Amino acid sequence: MADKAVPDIVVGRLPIYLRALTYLKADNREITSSQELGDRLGISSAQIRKDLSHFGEFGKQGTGYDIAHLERNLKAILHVDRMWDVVLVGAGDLGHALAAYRGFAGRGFRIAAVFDKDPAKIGKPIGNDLVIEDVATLADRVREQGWQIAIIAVPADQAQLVANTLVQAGIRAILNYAPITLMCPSGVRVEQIDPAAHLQHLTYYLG
Amino acid sequence: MADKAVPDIVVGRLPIYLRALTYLKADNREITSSQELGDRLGISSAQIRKDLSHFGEFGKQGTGYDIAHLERNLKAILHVDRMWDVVLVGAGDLGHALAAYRGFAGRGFRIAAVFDKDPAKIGKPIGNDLVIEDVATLADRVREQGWQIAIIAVPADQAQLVANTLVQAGIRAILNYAPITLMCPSGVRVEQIDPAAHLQHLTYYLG
DNA sequence: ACGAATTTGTCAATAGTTGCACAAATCGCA
DNA sequence: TGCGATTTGTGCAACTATTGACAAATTCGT
Repeated sequence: MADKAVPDIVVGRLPIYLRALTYLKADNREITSSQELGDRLGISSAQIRKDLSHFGEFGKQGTGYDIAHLERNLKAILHVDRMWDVVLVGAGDLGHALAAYRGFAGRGFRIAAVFDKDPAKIGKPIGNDLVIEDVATLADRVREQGWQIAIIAVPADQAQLVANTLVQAGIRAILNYAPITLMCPSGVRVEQIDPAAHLQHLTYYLG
Repeated sequence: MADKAVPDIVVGRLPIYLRALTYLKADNREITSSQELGDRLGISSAQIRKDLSHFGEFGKQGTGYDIAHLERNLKAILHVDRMWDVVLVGAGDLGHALAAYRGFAGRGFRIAAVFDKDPAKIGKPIGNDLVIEDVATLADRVREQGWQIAIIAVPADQAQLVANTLVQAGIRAILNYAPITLMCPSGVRVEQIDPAAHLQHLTYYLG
């Protein structure tokens, strides 16, 4: 049963499956099952089988899934069987943390450039081998390099402006850390990370 | 129509509504409508009305919602009509960024303490008026202070261990930045933030 | 070689979520 | 005052997602 339009909620779980497979492989495991994956992820085995079945048949009855094989397939499905350049806007504390984060490389991403508007920061080194660039040059650089993915890590009151610039310059996917809902044209996908919102979700359940 | 067991997906949207209301209030607006909120958040007005209706009747037909009134009610529903102490474990780049983050205070949270296991970091200042403490003392400090919420910002291979310690010490809600699915007993709620997973979700849609 | 034990992929059933549409309430203005 | 324009809260219908159950395929031990 291959693709007719996979639900977004299913797509959102694939990176979690991929992550789990990578850990299993690092543990020198070769075979796993929907049961084992589900137990590790707190998801029912039926859901995992159903999710994967949207993309093909990856398992073997009686045996389970070949970890390396399924990992390779999930990477291809998510298009992370290649390296993506990501442009980071905002070189505050969060921007510095993201620029230095070691977790992106193994999962298909490389911070290609960092921009900020603070003249005191422009020209300063950041991360491992980057230099903070002037946000005034952002649009030109995005166009020139053909970057398609951006991370926004600027204050909330500047996020929409930055997003507009990025979209205008051709960015097609944005990971937004500013605590504001970005308005972007369809065709540009946005994912939002807001730690305070997550914490508030949690406190609902704390009497 | 007040509570019988509100769907978790509805609870997850409340912080977004609250965030939007706070911006409207900062803009000196007094009244809004489900239509306006929906337009700003990319959500249908019907969904906003239905979500809110789980908790009571906050609007006025023909007029809309009093922003300050609804904001107050949402804060009470989410239990952020008070300040919560949050314990942060991990003082790497991300830990430093979270300790310094100015966005928590206005939304009900205060980083109360930061722990790390690196002897070179213990005793060093972090954030505005905190000092990094030894993770060996984490359990005792959590019990002694009665902290209920924790943020985990340690490497993946130590996250489960830290989580176990926290749960043992009485923590009931965890925001986990480590790229691994934590196994916690029911009664402990976990939210996960994994930037690389979000980026992979996005790249699925980039041919 | 055979039977018991696994495990997949999928169909059908259940459960959950969203959107439509409208009565009822309110407002603003002539 | 009275009428048209708004806007809520909700019943219902449409849609989406999850789970249960099982035939078919495979493995493993005897």
